[in-house]
Amino acid sequence: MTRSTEQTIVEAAILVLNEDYSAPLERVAEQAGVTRRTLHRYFTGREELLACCAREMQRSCREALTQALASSPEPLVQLEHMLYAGIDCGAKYAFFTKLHTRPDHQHAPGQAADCAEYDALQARCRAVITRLQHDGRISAHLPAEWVLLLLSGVVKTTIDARMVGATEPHLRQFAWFSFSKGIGL
Amino acid sequence: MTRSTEQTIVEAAILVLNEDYSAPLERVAEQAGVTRRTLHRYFTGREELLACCAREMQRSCREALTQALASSPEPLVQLEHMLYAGIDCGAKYAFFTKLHTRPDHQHAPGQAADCAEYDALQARCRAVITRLQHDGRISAHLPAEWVLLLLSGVVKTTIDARMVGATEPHLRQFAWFSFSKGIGL
DNA sequence: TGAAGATGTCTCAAATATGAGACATCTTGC
DNA sequence: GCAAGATGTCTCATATTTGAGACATCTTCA
Repeated sequence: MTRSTEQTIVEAAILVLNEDYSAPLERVAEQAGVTRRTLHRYFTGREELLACCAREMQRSCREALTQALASSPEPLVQLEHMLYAGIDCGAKYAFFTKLHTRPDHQHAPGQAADCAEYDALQARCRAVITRLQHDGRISAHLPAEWVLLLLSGVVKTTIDARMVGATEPHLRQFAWFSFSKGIGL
Repeated sequence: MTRSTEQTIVEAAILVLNEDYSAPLERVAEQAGVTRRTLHRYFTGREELLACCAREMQRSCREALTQALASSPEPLVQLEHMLYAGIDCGAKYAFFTKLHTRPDHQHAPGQAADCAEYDALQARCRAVITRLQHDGRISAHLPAEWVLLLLSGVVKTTIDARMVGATEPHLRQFAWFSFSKGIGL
């Protein structure tokens, strides 16, 4: 199962490097339940590992978001599912947005496409929000930027709550309650 | 101005290490506008620097929270000022809570007191929340834990928004709007 | 069973991070 | 202008991290 080990390492890397970006790769291998030597067999170095993480996060977030948007023509339902999509992606979502909002985020050659897709995903989210605002369903005095950031914030809060040990089915309800009310629904 | 340089380094360390916990100290020195050599004159190593950061974050958060609670006998006003206190502390608040909620957070000798104070501050916040819930001012179906986490989350969101470049006076209004509605006010 | 593929162990060289000594230089208050 | 204190520069030794070769072991499937 070559594919599985590589995938395990990438998942581990996303978890660890999201918490501690410069953590030694030993820590990633540990989290993956693998030797550092094995990690290096799959990834030449941190750069390559990070690139694979970026691709995986992008793939996962794109898929989850696409499903959320396809779940209903009703933007309010779409918004709710967007929130759940972020929660389900967990660290992948958190790390993905973190990487693309860092102040030192430089567009290295080959990463430009990634950034373009990030922007595209962001745009699709914004469209849902502005439409709701236009229809007067949610508060229009909040900038769409703030609503997007709040969405991320509530997702991260939900992840935190899960780590502290909160019961799962209620978490989504709390998250949607707080987010929807928080944007003036 | 011996005091000032030390303080500058600590502030820089809080900013940098909050973003990237294992970042090389060179990065901290850079942020402080100082040489690595100078940093090492004030702090023997990462441990000591982190301990000073912890003390500074604790001091700053304690002071801000205390002022917030003293601002009014009305718990709703206290809550609003608690939010603003977190926003004003910025990275100090974010890093402070991060350090004390990490899963690998072990109580080294000498840090037990810090954790006790963190718990004490947390308890004071929780008291305000439970009182509001008891009085039926905010939604009682949300656990106080969730409300506390949401408070942190909105503070972090506000910090993110500020970094992206949002206009300051509105930010607080957005933050309080989203947080207060989000807890069912 | 046994050959192929995957992983662990041991080892090592290179790169990077850390901590500090020695001394020059740069403020600052007198 | 100068003495004291603070900081920068250059340098070095040590520690940690990184990347990979060589080989043993372990799994698995025909």
